[in-house]
Amino acid sequence: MSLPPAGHATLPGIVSVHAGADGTVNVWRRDPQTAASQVQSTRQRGWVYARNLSDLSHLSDQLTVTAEPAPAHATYHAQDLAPDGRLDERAYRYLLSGPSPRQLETEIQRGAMSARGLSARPSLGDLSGYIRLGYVEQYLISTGQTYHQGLTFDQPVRLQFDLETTSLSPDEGRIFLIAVRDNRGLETLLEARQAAQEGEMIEAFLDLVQERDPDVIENHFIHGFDLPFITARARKLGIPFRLGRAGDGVPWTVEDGSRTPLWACPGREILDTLDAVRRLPLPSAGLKAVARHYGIAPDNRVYLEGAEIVNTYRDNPKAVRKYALQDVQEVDELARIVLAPSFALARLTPRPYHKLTRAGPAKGVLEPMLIRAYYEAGRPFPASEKGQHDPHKGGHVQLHAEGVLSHVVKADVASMYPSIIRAEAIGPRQDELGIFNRIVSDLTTQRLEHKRQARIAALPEAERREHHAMQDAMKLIVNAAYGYLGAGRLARMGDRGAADQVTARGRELLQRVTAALEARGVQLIESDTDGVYFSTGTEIGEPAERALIAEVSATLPEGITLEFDGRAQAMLSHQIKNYVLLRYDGTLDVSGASFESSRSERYGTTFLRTALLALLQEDVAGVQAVFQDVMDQLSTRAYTNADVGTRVRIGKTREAYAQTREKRKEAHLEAAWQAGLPFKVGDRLDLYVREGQGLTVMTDPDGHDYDVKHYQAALVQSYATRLRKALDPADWDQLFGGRGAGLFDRPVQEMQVRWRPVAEQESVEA
DNA sequence: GGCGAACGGGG
DNA sequence: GTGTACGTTCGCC
Repeated sequence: MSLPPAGHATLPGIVSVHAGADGTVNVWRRDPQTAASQVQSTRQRGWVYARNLSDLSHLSDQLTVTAEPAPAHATYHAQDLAPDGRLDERAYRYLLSGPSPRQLETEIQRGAMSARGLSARPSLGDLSGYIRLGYVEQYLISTGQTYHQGLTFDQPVRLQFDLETTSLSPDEGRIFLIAVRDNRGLETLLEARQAAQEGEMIEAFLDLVQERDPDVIENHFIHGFDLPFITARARKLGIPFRLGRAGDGVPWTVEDGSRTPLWACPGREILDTLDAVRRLPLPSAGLKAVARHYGIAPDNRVYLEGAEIVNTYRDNPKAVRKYALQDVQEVDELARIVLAPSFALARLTPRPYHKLTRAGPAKGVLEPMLIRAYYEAGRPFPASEKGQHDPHKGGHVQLHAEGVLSHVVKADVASMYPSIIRAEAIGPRQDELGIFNRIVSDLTTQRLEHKRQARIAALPEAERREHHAMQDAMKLIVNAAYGYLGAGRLARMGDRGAADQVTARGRELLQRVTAALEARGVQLIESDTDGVYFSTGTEIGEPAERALIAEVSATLPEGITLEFDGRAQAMLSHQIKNYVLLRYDGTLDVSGASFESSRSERYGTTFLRTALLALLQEDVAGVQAVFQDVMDQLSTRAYTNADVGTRVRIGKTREAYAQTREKRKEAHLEAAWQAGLPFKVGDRLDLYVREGQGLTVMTDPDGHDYDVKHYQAALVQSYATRLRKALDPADWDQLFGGRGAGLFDRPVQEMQVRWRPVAEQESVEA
C-alpha cells in the first residue's frame, strides 16, 4: 500500500531525538529485533520557510540564492522554490537554511529588527512571514524520519516512578519514598526514613535510571508534580539532576501555552498519562478513578488519602510501600491503554512522541504532515486564505419528540465528514499538491485495513493491539481534517469555503436519512449532525432494525453508509442531547448535563436512577413508590448524614479566610470555621445541612440530624424535575408537588408515561 | 447575584 | 470549530 503523505522513514526504531540549537542531533534507536539500544550523533542545518528575503539583505554575499537545495558547505542559503512560477506573494516561496538553527534564527531576528524597525528582538514565532518548527521537527522532516518505525509499544524500555512526599510543595515538604518499575522486570522502592537521607535517595534514583537506561519515563501528572518536585528538592540539596542521556542530562521545561509546562529530557521521552486521560470524557482524571474505570485496579488495592500518607508511613510503612508500588503498576497498565494512540501517531506525523499527548490533532498532528509534504515536494508552502468568511454553519440538530418512547434505535452515517471529504474530493483550494485530500483518503483506506487486522482473532494479542492503536491514530487525524478546514487563520491551510461545503453536504445527507426513515413509518426522536434516534413503536427485533437501516443506506450516495449504532427498549428524551436510554439488558445510559447534576448527594442520585428505571419501564406507580420511599426515609431519618451530605474542597487557608470573613461569608468555609477545624488548601470537607443549623461540617457521618425539609425540597427541585417531560403536567404536580392526596386526584395506576412530537420551529438549534 | 478567573491533578 | 478542553467552582464586586 502506498503511503505518499509519510516521510520516507529509513531508520527503524527511533525512540528519542535530541536536537540542539547548535545543530547537534542525537538519535536514540531501539533495534526492533534485538532490543539493543544505539545512539547516532549527527548535525543538521536549521531551516525555515520564508515568504521573502527582505529580512536577510544584511547578509549580502553570505547568502546564496539558487533554485537548488543548499550545497554541502553553504553558510546561509535560500532555495527559491518557485523560480519561474507566478505566485501569491504571501506564499512561502523560500526555504532558508543556515549553519545551525540558532544561527539562522539569530540572523533573521537581527535582520527583521533593522528592516522592520523593531526595538526588541522578536521571537521567530511572532514574526510574520515564516514557518518555523521545533528542532526535532526540523530534523524529522528534512530527513524523512518518524519515531517508532517497526516498534511495538513495549519494545522501548518504559520506566515508571512515583514519589511519596510529606507535602504537595517542595518548599514545605520532602520526598520520603520513590517507587520505581520498568517493563524489563524492575520493581523496587527507595526510601528515606530520615530527612537527612533524602539526598542519597535521590542520587540512588538517578543511578538507577542511568543503569536501566529507559527510553520513556512515565507517571500520572509527572509534568505537574513528580518532576517539578524532585528537581526542586535536588536543587535545594545541591544534587545535579542527571536524568537524561546527553549533555548534562538535566530536564528542562518547555512552555507550550498550557498551564502545566512540558518537561523534556535529552534522550528520554517524558510521558504523562494524565495528559492522555484528560482528553477522554471521564468524570475524574485521577489515577485511582481512571484505573478503576478501566478495570486495572488490583483487588487488594490500598487506598490512602493524600494528607494521611505521611502519618500512615510512620505507623504502617508496609501499607504505604504497597500503595506506592500499586501506583506505578497502575500507571504502567494505564499507559498501555491511553498512550498507545500517541505512540502510534508518532509513526505518522513528524513530531516527537512526548509532544503528541498534548498536540491538538489538527494544528499539532495534521498540519506538520502537510508541511512535510510540501517540503519533500520542494514546493512553496501555500498562502493561507485571506479575508473573513461569515461564520460557517455546522451540523443540523433537531429534537423531534420528547418524553418516553419505546423500542428505540440509533443509526449514524459512518465517519460522515471524512466520507464526504473523500466522496466529494474536497480540500483547501490553495493545496496545489492535493495533499490534504490524499491524506484523508489514504489514511481512511489504511485505517480500514488496520481495523480488519485488529479483528483477526488468530493474531497475537500484542499485534492486534498495535493494529487497533494504529487505526485509532488514523481516525484521529482523519476526524481532525474537517475541523482544520474551518479553523480560521491559525490553520495555515484552512479553507472556510471547503468547510462549508462539507457541512452543507452533511445537513443534506441527514435530511435525506430522516426523510427516508420517516417514509418507512418510524417516529424520529432526535437527529444530530450525523446520527438519528428513532422509535419503531413496537418490537421488531434487531435484524429487522438493521435491515431497515441498510435499506435507507442503499439510497445514499456512493461512499456514504448509514450504520446501526445501538438499540434500547426505551428512551426518555428530555432536551436536545439530554436523554436516558434503557438498554435491553436492563442497564441505564444517561447522557447530557441535565442528568449529571452537580449535586452528588447519594440519596438523590439513587432516587434518580431508580425512578428513571421505573419510568422507562412505564411504571408510574413504581416512580411514585420510589419517591415516597425516599421522602419517608428522609422524614423518618432512616438515611445517615453521609447519605445526604456532599464533599467539598477547601480553597483557602484559615488565615486567608480570616481576612475576608467579616466582609463576605462563604458557606462551606464558614462551616469549617465554626467547627474550629485547622483547614488547609486542598483539604476535603464533608458537609451537610443540619437541622436548625444550616450548612455544617459532618462530624458524625452515621448520625441522623440532617434538615429533613431541606433535603425533601432538594429532592423535588434537583431530581424529580428531570422526569417532567415524561408525564402529564397535572400528574407531575400530583406526584411531586407536595400537596398530599386530594379529592380530585387521579389514581396513580391510571397515569401513563407519555411523549409528544416537537414541532420543527421550537426545536432547531441556532 | 452576576461574571470573569481558576481549577482539575499530585502528597 | 484551531490553539490542550471545558464544565464547575471560586472569588470578587
